[in-house]
Amino acid sequence: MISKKAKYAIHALVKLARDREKGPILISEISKEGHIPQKFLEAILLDLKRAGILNSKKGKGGGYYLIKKPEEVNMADVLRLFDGALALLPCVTYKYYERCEECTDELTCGIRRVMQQVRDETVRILKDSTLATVLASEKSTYKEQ
Amino acid sequence: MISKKAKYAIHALVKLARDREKGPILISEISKEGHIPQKFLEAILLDLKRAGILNSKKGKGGGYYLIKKPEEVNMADVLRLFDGALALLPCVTYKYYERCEECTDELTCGIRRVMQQVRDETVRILKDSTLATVLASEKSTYKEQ
DNA sequence: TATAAAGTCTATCGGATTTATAGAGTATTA
DNA sequence: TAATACTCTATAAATCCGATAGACTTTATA
Repeated sequence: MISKKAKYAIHALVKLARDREKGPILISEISKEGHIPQKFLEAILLDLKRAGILNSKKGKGGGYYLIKKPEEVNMADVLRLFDGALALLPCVTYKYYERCEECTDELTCGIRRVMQQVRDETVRILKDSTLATVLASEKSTYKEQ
Repeated sequence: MISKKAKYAIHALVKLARDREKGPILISEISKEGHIPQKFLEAILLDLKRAGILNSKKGKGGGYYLIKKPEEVNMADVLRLFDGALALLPCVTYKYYERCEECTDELTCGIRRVMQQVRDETVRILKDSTLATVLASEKSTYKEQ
């Protein structure tokens, strides 16, 4: 399961992508529409700003807006930003790699191989799915489930 | 990431499958070999016993042993037993289903669709991978990575 | 039948993480 | 220059995780 933080982040991003023609969007609006606690959301948006995905404008008429193209923001990056590694085991990540004490030989470890597969597929799907594809898929109501 | 509990469980199961001809295996042996805290491991093995995967024998010459066939114990079931749902969001699980407040229409929610895909692939891989396949893959040293 | 071996059960613990809130402070712009 | 809106720091409650302690029960076998 992903954290609420990550989930809120994705929902906020999708909204910002959807409304990106409208100029800066108020935190309070995102918060209300998405039922996301406002103060919590503030911290999340700041993180996304630091990550170079959003920017904000202060003062009257201010708010947050997307600075990356929707097709450039993929789910893998967002999830990693908030929840760290996507893999199920530390020994199949590169950024958070850690050897497993329990396993004698990593090269032949059967458990690791399975988890490696899961990670590869997960990353593939999440990389392919961007704000653009998510928005597009919202529009087509009848979908191959 | 999966919990240590789940990771320990899998390692213990793989060992029990590997040594299943030797009769009951001592908790202390599994603990030592896998560098798993013994008391913690006891609780894990009890859970696996309650789940009908292992059985135990008390007294001298006792220990734990597999009662399911290695090809019947798959990773999806084990992970679910210890960590709950495999999905990344509550709205794409059936056993732990929970509606997302943030989303207006679940049927058209683009985020949900992505997470659904990830879940389907993850479950597919984990279901296909059993103690038997893990053991088999350990034996073949040179592997398509 | 005593006793040692081995699993079972209950309780508890500290620490980390997660989720969330409060409030003061700062920058911006109409 | 006031209203608006973002930023920062602190904190707190709740939950979860990993681990340990210790008393208890069952069983094999000498």
